[in-house]
Amino acid sequence: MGDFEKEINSKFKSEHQKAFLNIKYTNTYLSTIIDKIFIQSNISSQQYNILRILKGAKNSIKVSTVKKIMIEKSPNTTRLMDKLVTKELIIRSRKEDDKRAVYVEITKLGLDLIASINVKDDRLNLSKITKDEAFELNRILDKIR
Amino acid sequence: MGDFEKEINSKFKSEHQKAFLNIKYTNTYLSTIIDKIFIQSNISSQQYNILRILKGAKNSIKVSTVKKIMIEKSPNTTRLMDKLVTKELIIRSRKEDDKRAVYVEITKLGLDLIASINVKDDRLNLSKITKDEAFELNRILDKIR
DNA sequence: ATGAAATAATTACCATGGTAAGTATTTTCT
DNA sequence: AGAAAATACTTACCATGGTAATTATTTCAT
Repeated sequence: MGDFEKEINSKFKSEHQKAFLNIKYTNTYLSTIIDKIFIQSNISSQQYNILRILKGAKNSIKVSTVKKIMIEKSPNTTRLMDKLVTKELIIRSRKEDDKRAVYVEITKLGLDLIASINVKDDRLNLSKITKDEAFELNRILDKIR
Repeated sequence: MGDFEKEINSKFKSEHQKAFLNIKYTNTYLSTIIDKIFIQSNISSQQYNILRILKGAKNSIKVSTVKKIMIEKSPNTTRLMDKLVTKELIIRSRKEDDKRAVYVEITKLGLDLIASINVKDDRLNLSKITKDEAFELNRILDKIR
């Protein structure tokens, strides 16, 4: 927080330029909070995302499906899953329909871990802004991209 | 762009949650654009930041001063400067006043490189949103942190 | 039917950045 | 004055994630 103010002091040329840096710093700020929440569970937020997707899927689904939902590059998806397999939170398998594809499924241990993480954590919900502000923020960010 | 819409389709629980991811994706989107601009100059945006700070400083300044302005961790500042020294874009030196401190200064080559980069690039200026929107965006992001 | 192209996942390699430990110097405290 | 703490920077080590190349299988086109 204070950190960003320091940077602000070096006077911005415009609101646009300030916004540009503001997005960056807010992202870093939020990531730091998220990481702190997950580090206790011995799992990264990315790994948690995969578990959540697999929980939602019920049955085993293709790695490529998970990859698409996460908007992750393939090599990283593989690596994240390597870690989850090592921790026995997911299992990999193949099917006859397409022998290139790898299917993944969450284990009982994985489901238990998800349940143990309190995602209702206020910090995850940007609780400091109102619903209207969240809506307006989304509208503007959508416009940027 | 389209990528984010895909993710959106997996219906958000709330505007707040959408905003959380939206900040992340917008940051990635902007970083990708920035990186493309700098890759042509054989320099990273972080390295560019250092050069810009040193250009503004005129005389040589302490590494710690640069570090504070950039809000970077010390080891990374050192490494970024290692690269700039190798490319002969900055020079390091010591003074008698405090032998622990390292001073850095931009070279003629460094100044030339800065001049060659067209920072007026519209993409850097979030040109798709109005000034009012940039202002509102800043207000909301400031509230989150 | 079969060689070429596409797809799915992985592996190899590299760049970046973080934490902790290490070195050198300066400041502080008694 | 001199030991202890603080400061400035660097080095060592590690984790993450990106691109390009690789392997295996499937689809496409003629």
